[in-house]
Amino acid sequence: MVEDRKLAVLRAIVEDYVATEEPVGSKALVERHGLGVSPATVRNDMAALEEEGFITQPHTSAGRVPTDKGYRLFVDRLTTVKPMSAAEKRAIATLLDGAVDLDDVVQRSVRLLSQLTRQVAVMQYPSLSGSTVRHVELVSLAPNRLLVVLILSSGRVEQRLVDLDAEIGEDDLASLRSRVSRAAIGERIADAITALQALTVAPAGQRTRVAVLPVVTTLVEAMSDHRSDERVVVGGTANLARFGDSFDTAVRPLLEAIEEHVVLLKLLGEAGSGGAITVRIGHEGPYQELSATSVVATGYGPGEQALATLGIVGPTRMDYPGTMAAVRAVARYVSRILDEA
Amino acid sequence: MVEDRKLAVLRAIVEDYVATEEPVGSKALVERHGLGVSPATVRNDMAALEEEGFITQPHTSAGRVPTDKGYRLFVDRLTTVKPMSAAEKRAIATLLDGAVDLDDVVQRSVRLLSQLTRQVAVMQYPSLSGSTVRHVELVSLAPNRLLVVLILSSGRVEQRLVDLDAEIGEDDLASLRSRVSRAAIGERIADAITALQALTVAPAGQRTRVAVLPVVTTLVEAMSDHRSDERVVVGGTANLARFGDSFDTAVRPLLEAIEEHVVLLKLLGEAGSGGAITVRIGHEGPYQELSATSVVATGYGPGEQALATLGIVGPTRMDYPGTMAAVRAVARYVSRILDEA
DNA sequence: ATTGGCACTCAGCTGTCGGGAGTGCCAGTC
DNA sequence: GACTGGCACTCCCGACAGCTGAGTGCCAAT
Repeated sequence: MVEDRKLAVLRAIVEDYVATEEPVGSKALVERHGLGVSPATVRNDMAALEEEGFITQPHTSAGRVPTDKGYRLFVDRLTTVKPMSAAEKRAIATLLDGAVDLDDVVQRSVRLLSQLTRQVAVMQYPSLSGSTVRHVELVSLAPNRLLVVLILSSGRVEQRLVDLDAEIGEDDLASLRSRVSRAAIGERIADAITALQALTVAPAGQRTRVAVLPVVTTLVEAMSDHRSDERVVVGGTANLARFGDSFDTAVRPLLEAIEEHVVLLKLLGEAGSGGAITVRIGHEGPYQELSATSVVATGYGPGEQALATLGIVGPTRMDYPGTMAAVRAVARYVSRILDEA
Repeated sequence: MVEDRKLAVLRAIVEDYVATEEPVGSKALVERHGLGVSPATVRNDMAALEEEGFITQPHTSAGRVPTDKGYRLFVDRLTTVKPMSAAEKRAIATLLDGAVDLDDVVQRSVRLLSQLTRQVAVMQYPSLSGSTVRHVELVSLAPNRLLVVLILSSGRVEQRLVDLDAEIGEDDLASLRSRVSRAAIGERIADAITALQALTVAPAGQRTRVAVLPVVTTLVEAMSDHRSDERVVVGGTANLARFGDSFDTAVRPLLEAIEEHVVLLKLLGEAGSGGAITVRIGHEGPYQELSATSVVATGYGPGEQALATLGIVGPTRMDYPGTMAAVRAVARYVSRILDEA
């Protein structure tokens, strides 16, 4: 069938171009792939593909190069995400299992992802909003000074110091502690915030009153603190060195984006939940300056819910199937680890 | 005096080369600086300077370029660190004063430093080893599970979970808490470790025994944890884009170094204490691959002691006086903030 | 010690030219 | 109607040559 072959040609062009970095011509194409037709035939197909906007030639008498639209079609219809090899899976598992805390998990994941894909890896910290409160602790450091510790299901631990206007005794502290715990533990962040705020208006023992407001305020602040939501870790910038050729179009804007974590977050976009992998190719992304780069990302988090996003950023010319596989694999393992913790 | 003029010529060459990025010739030199002699004379001096190894020419019939040795002489003898302007000082102060916690201080400092110098800024977290223990807290999360919190004078807070083999009551916990506090609080890390370890051999109440060992082990681990010592924050990588020309000699190796925090730490080197600023030029550094880059660094920390190091990494061709001034200024303000906290 | 003059060197730009890869089109074949 | 071989055409790219200008080293004169 003609249509089928045209797609095969597109696939071949993408694969060859990704591998060689050079515009690929009709002759090389029939040689390297067993297309079973002559170069002339392929040329006709190529002309049609170009007509439809899937490929272009940088200049007359050069080979063809996929356009963003071409990559898009390739990713959507011509790609089966190839599973990772058993050895790779084992490597991922052992590396990530060695992590000691959340920070470490994130660090290792980013490093791993960047090594697997040989691209710049980006990972958002598990966001607060989707997770639940696992534990709240109030510790008296001094008669009028408390340490508030908040442990979330995402593994995140936040601690804040609270200065009180008056002193508070151990007994009152214990009572406050239990009331706060009862209100918040097990709840999702949003619900916990409402429940906690209710405490401030409910009638309270005279003695604990002095502590309720500041403690609740601090907790709510810690819970809704968007600074942690925005925390992003980047790794594998050294991989930028690999495409030193397209320095101005690819490397420079990416370097600038990496500095601005807000930009990175926007780039990662909304987490595709349920194992879906988002691929944004070139101009499809939100930033014009980054029209030479693609993003491959997916959501992750404990229990199938996508608490946050991780992925990679790289040139549009990249090995999409392999990259998608790596991103998916890492996201899965990280999610599993967060599950266990 | 002839020697004096030779030095003036060297200074002029360095300044011009830093400004223009181009080899500087005798004619341009006498024009741009009021040397009051003819180009021919300058040429003689240049020949002498080249003889002595302070400058070199990339090829015959090109202007001169300073060598590492030339920069060295320039930094050692021809530079007075120019103080920052009042406006700059104010900007630094206000920006850093807005920081809410240690993480934030570090983040802001790095960003600030990279903006001031337009180089890649590197900052080591205040190291544990020099600081003292401010507070230790043991929190019971479950009958056989503790949260250990360690607060250091550097502002750093470490928390660890400890699982016990048996349950421990509130009373026993309180007693353990006070014993641990007595041993550690106010001590420098090294001393605290010894004191804590003494607790494990001292006779202890039967009941607390089950908790002493794991708690002390965890604390000691947290204190001597080299991972935190090695924590390094990098900012301003976007500035690498500015020297896109020397991509292979400067940008690529630096990108690789930035990935390896251990390498960065070694690069920063020992903190020059007491306000001294360390300048490592090109090959003087520990890594051959980074022979095209210089490091300007200094120690910082509360109360004049150099707990950690901060500085910048950039091409050997950089504005040393300005950079040194910025590094010194930021280090001072950060130290002051740590003092207050 | 300094200077003006002069011959020399060489990077870098410009223009020219041939080779080669790749294309588009057309006429012929199955 | 789909495929193919042939052919003329386009245009990038590297090599080569010539020129220019900045910069140098050296020397004789002051």
